[in-house]
Amino acid sequence: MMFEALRKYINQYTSSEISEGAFDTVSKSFTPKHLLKRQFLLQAGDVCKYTAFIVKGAMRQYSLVNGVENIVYFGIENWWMSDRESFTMLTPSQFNIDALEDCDLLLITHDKVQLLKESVPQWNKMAAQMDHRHSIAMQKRIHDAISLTAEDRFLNLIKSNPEFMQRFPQNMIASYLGITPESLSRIRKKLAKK
Amino acid sequence: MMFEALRKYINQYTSSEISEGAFDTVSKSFTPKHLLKRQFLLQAGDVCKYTAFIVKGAMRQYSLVNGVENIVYFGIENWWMSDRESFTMLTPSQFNIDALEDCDLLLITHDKVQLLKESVPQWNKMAAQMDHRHSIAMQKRIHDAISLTAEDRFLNLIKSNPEFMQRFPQNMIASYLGITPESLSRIRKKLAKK
DNA sequence: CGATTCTTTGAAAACAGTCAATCTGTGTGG
DNA sequence: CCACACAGATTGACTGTTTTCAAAGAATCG
Repeated sequence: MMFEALRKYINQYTSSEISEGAFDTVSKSFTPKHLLKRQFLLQAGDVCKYTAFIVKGAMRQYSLVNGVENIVYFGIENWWMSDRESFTMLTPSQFNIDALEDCDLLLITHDKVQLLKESVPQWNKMAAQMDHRHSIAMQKRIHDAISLTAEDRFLNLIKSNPEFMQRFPQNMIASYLGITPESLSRIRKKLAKK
Repeated sequence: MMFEALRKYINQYTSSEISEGAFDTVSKSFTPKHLLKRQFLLQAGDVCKYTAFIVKGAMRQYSLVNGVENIVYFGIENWWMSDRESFTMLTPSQFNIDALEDCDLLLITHDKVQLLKESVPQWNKMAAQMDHRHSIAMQKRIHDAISLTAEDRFLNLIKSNPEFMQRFPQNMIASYLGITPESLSRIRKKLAKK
């Protein structure tokens, strides 16, 4: 069942199991949503009204700069998807978020997130840890981006997220790495020779 | 006085002014520290024991990969400096943090941060907002890194942090942008022609 | 099967990196 | 106060990597 994935997720981040009552409050704050492949959760210019918890499926967040897609983020099961800036500031987003596979999602608005932070301590703790982990992960990616060659960034990605290789087409992996699909194809060719 | 900068900072992030008692608890958790230019707050291999609030001065966080410095982060007045990963996980850091100018800092340990989160609601709120803002800023930088040319990244930096230009030498700006000092010099030359 | 999308390959051009030399400005010690 | 050393910035020539554009091969899906 959809909400069980969320319960498991929350329990991972807190020392003690969340109580039935608290979890009830949490789950009431979410709306289930099914997205078909290629459907959008967010389109550039709109405000990101929802943060999605991915129960099943895969998504991406990307900008479109004169015809070129730049993927900043992939999401799979048990990950959160949203444009944090737009979601919290209620400003129009420059990003698109769409489904790369059919998805089962749980959606929550910013208001509800705030309410849960105040009323469910375990949620508050989890949310803080999430932000914290997210910013650590982002910092790693920045370091990779400025200090490693495209080849090393690719090798790092294989190590850290091998599942991405099976799941996403190469042109999207290339976009995520900040290179062209042609370059990635050549890097793979070169690596295969070893 | 050193702590006044911190009080101002906290009040910026909370709707109501922090009480004297609460601020007392906060300020007791910090240790003032003066760092001379070129002195280290953190050296690679060590655990990042402190997060520093910069009252005065400027710092940088960088890795050293076979002789090349890669600056991931600059800090100036009213910014926080620390390797978040090492600081929270208590793992050895791969980064160095040193002073680019003589600095007045306020240092706090991870234990104290946790205590303040539990005992001072305003601190807790501020800390959560800080993390949140930080991860938004990091996401922007990733987007820049993967989707913009070096020239556009440089122009963006001038817009978002013009003070960096006056304050830091060009070779460090180059490192922050992920290019060589020579490349940045040529980019500047090209831009000057317009 | 045909259509579409994804990947690979090739050749040329644009871009960024390396190495070495020169130039500029700053600060220190004689 | 000058001369010198030093760090940072610029320039040139060269090399290497990545992009671009175009075309040809796979793979996938209806």
